[in-house]
Amino acid sequence: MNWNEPKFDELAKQDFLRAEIVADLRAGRYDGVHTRFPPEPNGYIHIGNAKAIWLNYCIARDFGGKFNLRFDDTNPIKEEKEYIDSIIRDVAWLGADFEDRVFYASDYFQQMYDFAIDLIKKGKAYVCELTADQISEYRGDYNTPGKPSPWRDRPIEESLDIFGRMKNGEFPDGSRTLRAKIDMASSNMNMRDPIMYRILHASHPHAGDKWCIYPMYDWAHGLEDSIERITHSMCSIEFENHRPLYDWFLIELGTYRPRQIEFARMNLSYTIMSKRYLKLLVDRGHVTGWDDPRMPTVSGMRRRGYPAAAIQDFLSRAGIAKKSNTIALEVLEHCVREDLNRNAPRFMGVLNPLKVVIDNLPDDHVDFLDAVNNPENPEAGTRKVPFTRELFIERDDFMEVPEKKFFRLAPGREVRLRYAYFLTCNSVIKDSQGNITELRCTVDPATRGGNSPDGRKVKSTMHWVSASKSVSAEVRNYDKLFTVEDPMGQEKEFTQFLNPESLTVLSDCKVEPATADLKIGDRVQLERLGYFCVDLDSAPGKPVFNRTVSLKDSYSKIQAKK
RNA sequence: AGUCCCGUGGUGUAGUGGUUAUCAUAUGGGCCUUUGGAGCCUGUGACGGCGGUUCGAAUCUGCCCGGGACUACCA
Repeated sequence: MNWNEPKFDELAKQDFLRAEIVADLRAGRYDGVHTRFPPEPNGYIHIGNAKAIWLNYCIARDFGGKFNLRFDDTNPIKEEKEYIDSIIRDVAWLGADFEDRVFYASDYFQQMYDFAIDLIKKGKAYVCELTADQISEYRGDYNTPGKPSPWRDRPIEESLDIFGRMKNGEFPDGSRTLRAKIDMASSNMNMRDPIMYRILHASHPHAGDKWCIYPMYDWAHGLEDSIERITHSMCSIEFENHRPLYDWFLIELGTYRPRQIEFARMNLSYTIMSKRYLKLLVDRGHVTGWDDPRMPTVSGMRRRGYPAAAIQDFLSRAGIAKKSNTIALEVLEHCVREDLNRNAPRFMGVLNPLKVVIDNLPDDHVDFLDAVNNPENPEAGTRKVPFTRELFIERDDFMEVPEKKFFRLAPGREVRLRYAYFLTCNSVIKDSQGNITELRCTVDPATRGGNSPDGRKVKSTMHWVSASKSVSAEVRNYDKLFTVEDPMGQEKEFTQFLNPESLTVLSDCKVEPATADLKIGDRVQLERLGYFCVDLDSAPGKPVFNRTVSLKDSYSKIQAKK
């Protein structure tokens, strides 16, 4: 590959990561680009992880390189098969193509073990018998240098022997560790004789019961990248201070050395981006699971109805930099709306039905009207929508005493029923409590299809559904998971800011019959309401729709200002 | 408190010595409309501060201020 081609100048301009990579390639430090996403299978991946995935994948793709999915599965206590499966599924769904390259750090445990032996033989690692508390105490703090472990200078043969016996399961958990012998006075805490192995008699979700010593992340991570011949190891900034340690290990071992470059992780407003706390929401039942449509997880967003392409677009717009950032949720929603506006077929559905009786139509009247499936895409064609004497309209679309700027139906007012007729409300029927139960209306037969031959205009077009020829549905309206932009940056605990209105279930909604053909996961627009996705809880004849995102609504904005 | 990293409209970004400082989103106004959607036009809005170098600084430099990361046998 000729890295001097102009197209690489263009890539270098995209962001500082690509700029560094182009520089490396042109300097001959690497022959190509091979990246990776290294999740720990201790939870489902979220939109913050998705950024790392997308960036690593796109960079590899842009440079004609490869992208690996590799599980950083070095702590069996927190890891589960369910998480492994979900991550593989979610990364693939996102569109980051790892082909057949799914790897496991646990498959490298033997190589790592052998490397550790090398280090002990070189006098660069030793078995330490301090307790966890003692190790912490000996480490010192930011202002105080640490002091050496009494085991630091034990004979190499002794360390070799004990390390082997650690591996053979001769010692209890926590009784011994293998430590690198580096510098207890380093200003970088990571260099104060970091632990390489701990004893853990635990079954591993991928490696089974083969091991009872497990490598620490700092020891394993750089080796994994090295073993896979990763060229550029892009990670978030908290690993900046770990880079000298990874380099130290690789230099001491004399093995292949990838280049690590750090970028800032992404935060999203009105949610949290921590697997640990997302797990807490799941465990405490604040949400229904990792794939709850309110969760910022990839699984949650998929179930919510966010298209992968919209998420990719969002991730690309978020940019790459080193300063801590919180991107507005509105940007994500904008990307989702933009995609769905182009691609989602339209239907009519009524969330809060209000009965309308058309007095100038016979009881058995049925008329099939033509409706456009997607005004943004003529190729989507048209469909027939049944029109009958009794209809449902949206309760919010009627006001007995209309306020200023309310253009919809009111007594004596004429509006258009989408794709149907001009409709005039003549009277309001109420029950004994004074609740409106029904509207008596008439239709102008000359306006069939929605236009008046006399050129008469109406201020509003409303959606509707036939009372007898509609399908009952459940609609789950979702809103922000939290009430504040930064739930973690508050005085009180973050769960105090969970939005009690993040989910509203409407069980008596009516949707037009053409929705019967929809399958789980299908995304549609219910006209004037928003975009919806058919949930997996749907049953035959009883669909469940998740509201993906509402349509932008300038009327509600006017109202909100009051 | 120590080490490291980072400061451009509300938010996220572009910019690498000379531009009316980019784009997106959000937001105000208008047009259009058989979705109060979409689309179109348009307005408001930023270089953290103070010095230095230079004819000229968002860009180089010094100090200050502000923000973030780091003291797990977690990753």
